[in-house]
Amino acid sequence: MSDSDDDIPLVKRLAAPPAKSTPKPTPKPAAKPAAVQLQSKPRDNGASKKKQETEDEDDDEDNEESEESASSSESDDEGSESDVPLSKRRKSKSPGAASTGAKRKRATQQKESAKRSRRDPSSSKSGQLMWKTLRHSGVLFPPEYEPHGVKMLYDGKPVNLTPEQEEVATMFAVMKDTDYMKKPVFLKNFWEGFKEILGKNHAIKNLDKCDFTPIYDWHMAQREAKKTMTKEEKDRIKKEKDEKEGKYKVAYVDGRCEPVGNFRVEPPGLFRGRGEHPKMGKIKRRIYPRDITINIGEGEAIPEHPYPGQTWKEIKHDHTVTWLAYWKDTISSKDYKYVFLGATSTFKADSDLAKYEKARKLKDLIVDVRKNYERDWENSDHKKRQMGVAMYFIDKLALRAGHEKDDDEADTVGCCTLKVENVDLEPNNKVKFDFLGKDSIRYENVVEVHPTVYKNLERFRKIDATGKKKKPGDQLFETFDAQDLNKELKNIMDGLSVKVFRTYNASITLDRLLAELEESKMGAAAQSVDEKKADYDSANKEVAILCNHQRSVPKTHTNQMEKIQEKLQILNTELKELEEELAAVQKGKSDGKKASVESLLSKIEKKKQAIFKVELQARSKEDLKTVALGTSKINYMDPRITVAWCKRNDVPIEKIFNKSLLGKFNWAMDVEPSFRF
DNA sequence: ACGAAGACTTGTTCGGAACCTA
DNA sequence: TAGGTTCCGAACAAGTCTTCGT
Repeated sequence: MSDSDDDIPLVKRLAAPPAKSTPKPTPKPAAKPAAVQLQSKPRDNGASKKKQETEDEDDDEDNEESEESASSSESDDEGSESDVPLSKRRKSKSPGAASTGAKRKRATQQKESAKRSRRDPSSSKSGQLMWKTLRHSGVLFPPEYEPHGVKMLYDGKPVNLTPEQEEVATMFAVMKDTDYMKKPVFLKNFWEGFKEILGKNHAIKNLDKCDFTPIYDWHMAQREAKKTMTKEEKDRIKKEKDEKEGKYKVAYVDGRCEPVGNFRVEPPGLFRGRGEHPKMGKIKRRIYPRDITINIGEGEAIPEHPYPGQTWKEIKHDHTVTWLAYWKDTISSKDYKYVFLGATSTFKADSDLAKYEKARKLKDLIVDVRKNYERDWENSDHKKRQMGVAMYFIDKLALRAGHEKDDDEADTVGCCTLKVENVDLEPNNKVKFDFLGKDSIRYENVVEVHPTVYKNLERFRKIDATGKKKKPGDQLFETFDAQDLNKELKNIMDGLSVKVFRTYNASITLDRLLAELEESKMGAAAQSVDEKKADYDSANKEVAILCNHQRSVPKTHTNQMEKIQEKLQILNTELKELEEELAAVQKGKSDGKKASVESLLSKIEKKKQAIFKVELQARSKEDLKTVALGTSKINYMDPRITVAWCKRNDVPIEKIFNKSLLGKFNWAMDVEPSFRF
């Protein structure tokens, strides 16, 4: 096995960002082989250079603001330590003295994890303690429902509703112009819930005869009214809100002041599932203190709540977890809603770093990993062969693991749950994937695979391990599931799981593309910062495509494109006019109007540049209309790659990371410019 | 061994603020 | 200065993966 040709990395699917779940038989031009993809080298065995920088990259005295987000307004409780916060935790580094060669690398890694040690979720399986002291104010409840008294119509006539009934009717009414209104499942689920709230003998017997427009109109009017508020009013309201919320925004962990992520209890509403979710339209009922479990340090004040007579469901003092509160989801009894600390918190930063370090560890093993699964393609054991092929997809295409799902969830798949019908074979070892993945986002891709994989797939699609014939809806890989696969991965590397491959592939791709870009621009004319940013974005885009991060086409897209075209048209005619004018002046060799010629020329030049710019804008807008760059930036691309690149290329990091990203990635800011993933 | 519980990450969308531009 | 974009953060749904209980 292991023909060299298949450590060719990840296909780049430059072409073809597909539409969302709209099934459509696009005969997309297959993968665009494009220039890029050769060099399978820099990525693999990075054994060469790499980290000597780990040294400081890790002793980040990170931490961030949070101070100001802390309610400066209120002295949140005497808390003496409110001023202790931010500052170095994590004592100094271990003494340098790295040994030599491979050994040294090892050592560095260990040092890292040692430093991270406690309070790092991912390296802290099971009973690890995450905190010593924990203090916070609990959660903020949404306001109680205030009846508006607007009557909906039934059979053309106004009906009286109790506040509870009206509340639910209003939830529905305000969704008037969403697509949910066209979905039978949504309507059915809503009606069932509504019916129940109405009670047996209610005049309303049938959703079809309901007319919610009066409520809808009222709602829209409210919205308008809000818009026309004066500045002062708005400011006042905002101030009041901030005051009320201030104390919930921070928590104190081991004395440190840390931001809380989502301290608000979710308000009641209609469940908006993605894709064809069987539960869409169900009523998500109001959550009360009696539903909520609080996790807080022993001896700390128990958070208050505005419901006299009620108590929290439970008060816990669990030091092994990072959540502050949770409640059971009312839509799906097996789901939980948690209140966690924010993205800039120590908990999150630590685990973020750990995530990327794990992916880098995989990088050092990837050659062997590939050899292994390639070998498995020819294993006599059917299961081994299937696993080998699955691993190939996960590695090459960055697919998600794909766990089993219940019938009461949207029918989506990942690698391990692919069905026969999701994978079509085409000539020349081409495989066409077409399935709905997470969030029911469609994954559509045609990839050339290794011939052995192709052969295996032919069989996996036809018959199962026992030789029984398969149907289109059957599992492609019937011999194992995501858990089995992860178990296998544990044998290769501690903590390795399927998702690490996605992180690894995204990061290594960014790293490689940026390096290639830099190389290709060597000696070329200096680029402006904007041009460099465009380069970065193009690399970002490839990663996003690899991970299939899509977004729906903005509603105004077509409109805007038209506008741009118009603009372009105008610019072009203006250019033409200028050129004609120039020609005329030149021909008429008019009265020594030299100056005029010159100024015309410069005008023409300017016009051309303007046109170029608009064209570029148009192209990139069209290009990115279905690609979401943000997700990979936030979750997959090691920020140290970006920071180092910025340093090397004199691009201010603020050009690439917005404020919240800067906060989130504070831990990566002082990486060496030479950092490579 | 296996399914359910539990906890944490990843993902898209939405609404408001900031920013442009005519 | 209104009106439209773009940018961002909040919201919350939907994944992943480990642990727990039987």
